[in-house]
Amino acid sequence: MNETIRDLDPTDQEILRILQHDASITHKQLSDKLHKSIATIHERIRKLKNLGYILKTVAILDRKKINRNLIAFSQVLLNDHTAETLKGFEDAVAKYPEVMECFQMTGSFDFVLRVATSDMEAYHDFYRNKLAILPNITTVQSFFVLSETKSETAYPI
Amino acid sequence: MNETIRDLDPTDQEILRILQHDASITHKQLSDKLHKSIATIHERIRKLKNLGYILKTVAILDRKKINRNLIAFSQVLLNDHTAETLKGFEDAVAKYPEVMECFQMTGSFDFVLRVATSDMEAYHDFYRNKLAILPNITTVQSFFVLSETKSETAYPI
DNA sequence: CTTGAAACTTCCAACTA
DNA sequence: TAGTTGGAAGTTTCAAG
Repeated sequence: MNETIRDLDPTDQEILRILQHDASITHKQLSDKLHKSIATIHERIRKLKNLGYILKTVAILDRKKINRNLIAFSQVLLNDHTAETLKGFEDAVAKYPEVMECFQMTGSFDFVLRVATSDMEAYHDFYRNKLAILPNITTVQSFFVLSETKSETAYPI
Repeated sequence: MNETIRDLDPTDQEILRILQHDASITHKQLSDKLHKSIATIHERIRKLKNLGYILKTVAILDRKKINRNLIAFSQVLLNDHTAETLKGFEDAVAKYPEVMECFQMTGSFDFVLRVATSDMEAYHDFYRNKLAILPNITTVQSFFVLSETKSETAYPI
């Protein structure tokens, strides 16, 4: 990046705070809240996108309504840590639609997957036929979410 | 809910698919893609919101740009499982801005937290001064994310 | 589900401090 | 450089068919 590093001023911060919770707010509503002109808000948001602060705007769905009732965390241990093995595993799991997130971890296992399925049977199918059959896997331990008591996409700013 | 259960037709499904990846698309662009009128798209989206499929629309930020470089998973074991203890823990961690998510789990520990901080020092501070001091905690084990190889908010539909 | 039109929003150019 | 204004272009919203 050849860009001047520009710290975010309070207006930028407030815009990010608000858009993280509700990106469907209009520029006019923002301009009223922040006491700036609409054009200023427009320009600030354009900058925040161009500078890479805002990656995208997405709709958050109710997963239970679309039949993703079970969330599992799968802790995976591999039998070696060559670049090929790591890359092979990452690429393979990234292709599975059940896998929402994949993290390489420090500590006593190598990866954690967050897996969303309709129910335990579907998880079992994923586990047996998609995850456990991948090469170089030593162990997989599965943990299931009983309830989600906080679920936030917005970082405090 | 006293609502008729209405299965989503292919147009609704396609709208949800698209909005999960890019909610800033205009109704006109959607109407061109899906070969429906703008008013139809408008009405479909209104319904999907009213029926609770779409919970909200949010901006996704680059966490590294806003100084959340470290993601930790904290596995917590409590010394008892009375309603008071569980509720007390959930309420307490929900208030901490470092805690993005809190899950009650099946298995050998009670909760998993996903914690976002600027660095290891900030995590240590959170761990020592906010998490470990809560009542009824038996153990906390922390695991740190080395790299995020898949990160998806959109469920396949 | 569509059309059509009013109301509203976005976006840009010209300009100011 | 950051901000404003005004207006053209584009989008949303809704009543009627």
